[in-house]
Amino acid sequence: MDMPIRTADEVDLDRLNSALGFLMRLAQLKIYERFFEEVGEHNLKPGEFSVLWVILHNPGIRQSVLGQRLMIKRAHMTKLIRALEDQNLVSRKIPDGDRRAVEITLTPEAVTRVEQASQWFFSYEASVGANLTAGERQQLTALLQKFVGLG
Amino acid sequence: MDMPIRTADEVDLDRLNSALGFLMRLAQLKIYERFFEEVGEHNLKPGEFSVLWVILHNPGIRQSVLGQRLMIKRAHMTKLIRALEDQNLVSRKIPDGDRRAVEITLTPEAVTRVEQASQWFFSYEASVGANLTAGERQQLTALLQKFVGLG
DNA sequence: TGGAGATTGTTTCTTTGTAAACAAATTTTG
DNA sequence: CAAAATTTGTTTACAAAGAAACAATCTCCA
Repeated sequence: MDMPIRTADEVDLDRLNSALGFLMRLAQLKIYERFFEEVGEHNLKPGEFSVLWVILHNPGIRQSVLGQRLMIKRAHMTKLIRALEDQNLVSRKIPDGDRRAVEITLTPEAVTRVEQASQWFFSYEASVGANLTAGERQQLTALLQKFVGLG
Repeated sequence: MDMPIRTADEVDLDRLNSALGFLMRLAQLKIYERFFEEVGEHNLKPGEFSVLWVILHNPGIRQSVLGQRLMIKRAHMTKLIRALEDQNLVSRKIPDGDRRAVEITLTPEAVTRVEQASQWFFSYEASVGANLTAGERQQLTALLQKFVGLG
C-alpha cells in the first residue's frame, strides 16, 4: 500500500514547470546559493551590496528613493541603513529642505570596500548562468529588464 | 550643500541593471505583489499552492523529495506541512519500508480546493508578463527553464 | 552481525522581511 | 491662513525562511 519512491527529478510538476513565478523563484534561490558560496571574505549580503553600490553611484540619495528603486520596504530599509551605519559604512544627513527625509552617503572607508567588492561581484555575476550560451544570457538579461521595466 | 533630489527612475544603477541576481529579485517581487493582489478568496500563499499542486500530481510523495524539487529546506517543509495538516488539507503516513520518511497525500477536500485554485492560478500566471509579447514570454520561460535545469 | 556513518524529519534559535500604528514634517485645499 | 491629508521615517509585533543540533531509522561494510 506504500507509494513507489520518486526521486526529485521524477516529480511530476505538470504545468507548474512553465509558471514564471515558480521558475523565477527557483532561479533566484540558485543565484543566492552561489552568491554565498563565493562571497568569501567580502562579508556582504546581496541586499547590502546593492544598497551600497547604489549609494556609491548616487551620493546623498534619500532612503525613500533608494527603497523605491530597489523594492525594499521602508521599515526594512531603516534596519538595513542602521546596520550599515553601525559598521561605519554610511552616514545620514537630514536635509534642510525637508526635515522628514534622510540623505545617505558612503564613508570613505566604504567607498574603498564597495569598489573592491564590486570587482568580485561583477565577475561572480558574469559566471552566473554559465549553463547558458552567451547569447542566451544576453537575451535573458534583456527580457528580464523589459519585464521589470528597466529596459 | 544639500544634494539634488532624485526620483526613483533617475537613480543611476550603473552595471547593476544588467546583474541577473538583481533583475531576478525585482522580477520575483513584482510577481509576488500581483499574486497577493489577485489571489482573493483562495487564501493561499505561493508556496502553499505549489506544494499542494505537486502533491496532487504526486500522491504519496515524500517530504524530502518534495523539498528537493521545490527547493524548500527540510526545517521549513516540516512547518509548511504541519500548517497544511492543521487546515486538514494533507495527511501524513509513515511508510513501512522506511520509518524515517513521511508520505504526503491530499485530503479529498484539498483535491477540490486545489483544482479550483489552479484554475485561478494558471490564468493569473498567464497574465504575468503582460508587458511582454507572447513570443518574448515564451522565450523567457524557456530560458528560465534551461537556467534552472528544468528544460 | 554490529557498529560507523548517512538519511529523514523535528525542534530551537536566529535572521530576514513585512504589516500596522505612530510621530514629525510637509503639502494641499477650503 | 488653518485644518486635513500626505509623505517620510521609525518602532513594535509578527511571519517566513534558514542553520544547527538532535533523535530515530536505515545502509553499508568490516
